[in-house]
Amino acid sequence: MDKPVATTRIQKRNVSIISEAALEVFSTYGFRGATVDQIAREAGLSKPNLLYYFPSKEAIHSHLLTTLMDVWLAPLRDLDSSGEPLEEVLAYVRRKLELSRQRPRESRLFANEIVQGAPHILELLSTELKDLVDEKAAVIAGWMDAGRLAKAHPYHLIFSIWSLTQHYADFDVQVRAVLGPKVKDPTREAGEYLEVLFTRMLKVD
Amino acid sequence: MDKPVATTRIQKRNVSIISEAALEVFSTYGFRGATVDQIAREAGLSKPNLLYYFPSKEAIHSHLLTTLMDVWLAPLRDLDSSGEPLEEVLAYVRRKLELSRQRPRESRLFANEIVQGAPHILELLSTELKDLVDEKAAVIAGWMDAGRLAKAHPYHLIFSIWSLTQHYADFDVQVRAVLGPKVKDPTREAGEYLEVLFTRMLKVD
DNA sequence: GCCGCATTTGACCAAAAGGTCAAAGCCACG
DNA sequence: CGTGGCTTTGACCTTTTGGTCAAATGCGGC
Repeated sequence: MDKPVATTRIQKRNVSIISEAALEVFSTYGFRGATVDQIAREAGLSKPNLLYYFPSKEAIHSHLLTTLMDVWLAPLRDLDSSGEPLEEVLAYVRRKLELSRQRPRESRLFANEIVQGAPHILELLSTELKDLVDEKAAVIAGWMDAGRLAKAHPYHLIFSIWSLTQHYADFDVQVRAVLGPKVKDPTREAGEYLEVLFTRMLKVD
Repeated sequence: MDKPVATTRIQKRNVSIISEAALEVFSTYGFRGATVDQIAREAGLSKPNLLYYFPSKEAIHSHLLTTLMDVWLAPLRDLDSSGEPLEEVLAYVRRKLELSRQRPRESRLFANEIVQGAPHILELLSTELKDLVDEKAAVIAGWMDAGRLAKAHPYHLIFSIWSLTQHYADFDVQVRAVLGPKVKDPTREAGEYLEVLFTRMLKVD
């Protein structure tokens, strides 16, 4: 389960190559559906070589999940309690949607994990994630109480931002199938739509 | 790939038992992560017995997916073009959320499938699903053009309804982890929140 | 209560999968 | 340029998995 402490140059390079390959494979097939051979092939290494750097399939997966949790949570961390409320929330939405566009594999990695009951990160969810959300939900509630943002359930507001933005990464094939081949960049349209949605939802008239 | 034509009483019963067990297992572990033994155990049948009713693991999965697609799409089908616009959309949201609460396994079955690129139902998505959405999006666009609903991108409006309602089934563990154990029924809160959200989004002042 | 068809199953098979190991190759440093 | 540790790998092992099969069992209609 332990992530290898990469010391030498070669170690750093290979751990990074493996992580990249594993992200590709895990995000596409889920933990159980991914195979070590597949990851090794994707990484251009032999299987025993890969297992020289990580003790097991679980270890790679777990390493990815914990490493990427920060990337995943960064947009919310950056929500600034001293900023202008509506603009802060909209900026959060934009950052999150941008992340969905630029790092859809990370989004799907977590989606796969959570849909299947989050067996490997349940702990993280109810500690690190919960703490962060508690904090930011309080900030948002404060804004609402001060009349600077229309009232709404702060936790569900955050859920709705996750849900709406990640949808475009996690369910990309469905979105594209429905929109048809003419729409080249669904997230552009999505950006406009979400801007409108959260403005109408939160603006105090 | 063919679903068995259940004729006798026993056949009907067993096909139904197997479908139920398969739904349980596939929705929890995804297609690749589920095993035939697991489904057989869940169904209380021996593996060869199970494979007497369905020719392969793929066949069970495919049978489930196509059978449940109708349940899945029913709420949208029921959107009535002759109804009162805002109330119709809100009723759709309610039906969809209710489905998430009552049939979360179906939601996760599709979530697993689509997150992983929808390898088994890509065809269905760009025909049956697309056709239905095209039709209903046109209805909604009509309402907006007539000034009976605030303007917004109709397709993305539908995506947002899917995304927000299914979130409570697909990411249930995350929602519960963040809300903490005191919240017994997240979808109740969610219902109130979504009512507010779509009202503010769509109401013409 | 017997026949024929539907149903069920234990035993089995081949392929895939996670992981191990000893030996070989390679690289940096004295 | 030789040695010691880091890196790589072919061969192998065990378990799991999807699927098969022949034989046994059960059931409904006559």
